Amino acid sequence: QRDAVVGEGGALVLAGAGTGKTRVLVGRLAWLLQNNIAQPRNILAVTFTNKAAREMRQRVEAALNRPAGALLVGTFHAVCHKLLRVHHQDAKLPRDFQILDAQDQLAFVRRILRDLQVPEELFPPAEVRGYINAAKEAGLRAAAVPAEHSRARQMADLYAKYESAAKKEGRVDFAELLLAAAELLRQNQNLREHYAARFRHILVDEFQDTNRLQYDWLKLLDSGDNHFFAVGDDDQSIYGFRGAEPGVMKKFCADFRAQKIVRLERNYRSTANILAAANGLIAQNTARLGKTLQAASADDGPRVMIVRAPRADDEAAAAAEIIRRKRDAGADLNGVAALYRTNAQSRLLERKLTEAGVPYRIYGGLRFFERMEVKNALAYMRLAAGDDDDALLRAVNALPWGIGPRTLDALRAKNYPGLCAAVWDADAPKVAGFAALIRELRDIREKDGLAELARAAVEKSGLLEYLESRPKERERAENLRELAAAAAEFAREHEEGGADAEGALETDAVLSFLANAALEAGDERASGDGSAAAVNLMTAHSAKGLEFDSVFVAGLEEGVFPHARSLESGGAAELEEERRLMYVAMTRARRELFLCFADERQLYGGVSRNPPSRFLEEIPSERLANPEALSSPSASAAWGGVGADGIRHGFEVRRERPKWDAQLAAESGMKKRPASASGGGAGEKDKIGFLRPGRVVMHARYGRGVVTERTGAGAGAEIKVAFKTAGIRA
DNA sequence: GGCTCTCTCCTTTTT
DNA sequence: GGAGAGAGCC
Repeated sequence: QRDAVVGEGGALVLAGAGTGKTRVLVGRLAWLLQNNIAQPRNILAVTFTNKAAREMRQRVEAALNRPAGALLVGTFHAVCHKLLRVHHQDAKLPRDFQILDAQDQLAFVRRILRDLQVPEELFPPAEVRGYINAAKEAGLRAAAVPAEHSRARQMADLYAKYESAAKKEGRVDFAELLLAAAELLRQNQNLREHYAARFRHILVDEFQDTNRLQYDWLKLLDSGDNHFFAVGDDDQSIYGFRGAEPGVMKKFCADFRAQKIVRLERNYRSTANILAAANGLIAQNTARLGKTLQAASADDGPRVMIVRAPRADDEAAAAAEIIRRKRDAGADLNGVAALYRTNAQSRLLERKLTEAGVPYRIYGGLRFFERMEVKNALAYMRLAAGDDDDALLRAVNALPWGIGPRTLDALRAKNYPGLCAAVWDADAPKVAGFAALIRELRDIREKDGLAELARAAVEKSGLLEYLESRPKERERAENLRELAAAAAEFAREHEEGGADAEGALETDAVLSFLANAALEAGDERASGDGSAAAVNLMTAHSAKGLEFDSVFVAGLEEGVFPHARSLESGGAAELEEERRLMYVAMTRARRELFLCFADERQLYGGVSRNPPSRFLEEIPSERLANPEALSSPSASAAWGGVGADGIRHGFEVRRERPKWDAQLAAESGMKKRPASASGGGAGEKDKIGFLRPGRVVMHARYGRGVVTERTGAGAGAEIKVAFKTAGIRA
């Protein structure tokens, strides 16, 4: 750690899980400042999440024992946003440009498709949005996008239309923040030189998650003699699916003149058994820089425990029961986590934890500013801030104004430059009533400012009253009050804080608040009681960066974890990402790790029997407390072992396990079942309809396999099956 | 115009 | 199995 922190030049720090990555970054910042190597305004520290940015600033200030003032710490997006606000003219953006969050962007795409009369079945809005984002994240404008075949050309065309509409209406989506900021620097030599000279030290956290656009943006800040300091772990790169480029770690040293590579391999978190298990697993990946974690602690700790159950609900019950016993033995539930591959898996765990009387909290729901009622109220605020057709549509739909599709079509037919313009001019009483409210909100915004506007958007709009009149909507009503309170708090801070590093750059509290709502959607909403002791339930992705005394990883079956999608292509890249995800999950554990799976589970509404995850077999068996559980498929309920608490856990799952043969027979019976099916064609259809992804099938030659994909329907349908020995077969 | 019923589709997620 | 979207009914 010390080696990484000290030294003026650039560096790449390969920081394994639990090796003190944040400590190094904070140490580095403090070292630069304490030794007067750099002034706060000469440092830029970039993170991927707001939480990480907040934490870093706090810890630096704690280390320095004074405020860090002009030190710029923020997410890529927040920093780019700031840049664009300050230089909105050079960036050719209106002063009051609006940020679209993922939801807003989708609505915007939908509206554009509608206006162009492009049928959504042919061009699903989500796909169009994904295409646009992927292009932007690769740094490409519509004109530069490759379009060899006709669909690609059509997509590029939609992208171009989206681009011009967004420009015209002053909309900036998340990727656009980065792309526009990169273009701003690229096209303004002076600005580029100014910032490259100003930021003598640029630090980047979670470097392995950097996408092409972010990488290019960083490169634009290279003055030729400033210092780049990147921290990351290629083994924890789990965001390839959203554009993170795996190769960036390798390219960094050459591209950013880094003089040294520091490997942090001493792990201060987990016991030796857990680390050896995780090391063994990740060693199966080929594309890595190479790194082996070593335990700092002398204690091997308990071995990794396998929990095998006949069915998924038994698996969940076993985990719940073990956790219950831990709690009864005095363990702190906050130190326990159950991790899974997909959100849907939480349901069973929730049910069984409830039955066992164990409190839990779930991470990963909608965040505060993403909730429907909050977005609705924000729409009224956006309308108060200026014409905004998407906000208008949302506001009108949020309450029974009596303004539906027909009225809207009539308004559109009037050929005003936008819906808003048509609304202000309309004399139909219902529309005029709505327009009057918006005028009133605009008035309040002018005269009374953010806090009052938010209150009016919640109360005068009728939103609060509407929700309060419905007993089921009490929580939503509460959220609206919370929104008004949050706006009041924001207004207060805005007034006090005022100028930031760039001087008074955003004088308008309302615009600032709206931008903030999009950029920082609020803390990840943990359901349930926030303060009381509770087990933590989340996806393996969400768990990155966290640690727990005891970790359960659930659903370790082929097709679940690794996910069937990653097995489809047969390509190694997706599977390696799944393996890294498993590695992340395992390395969250400090002392105890339980790896759970079931022989049978309900998947997509049908029964699936999937073999144990290959990842289990890739763990060195001497690190497992009960490796025999893997090889004995008929074991009734094999798990056991001594917990870190020294208590021998024993838990029997008593259930008659359905026989493999009987199961197959039942399934083949289903194939013939539909009485209405007459003739080969219909029979074929029924058969293939039954072969859904996740399903285990038997093949005469290749043996057992898992259906990974189905295309088409009826007699022409095809399936792909992943076989253990024969690979993927169509 | 608003509510209820049926059909479809199924990772992961930060900004 | 269950959420979200679109169609159909009052």
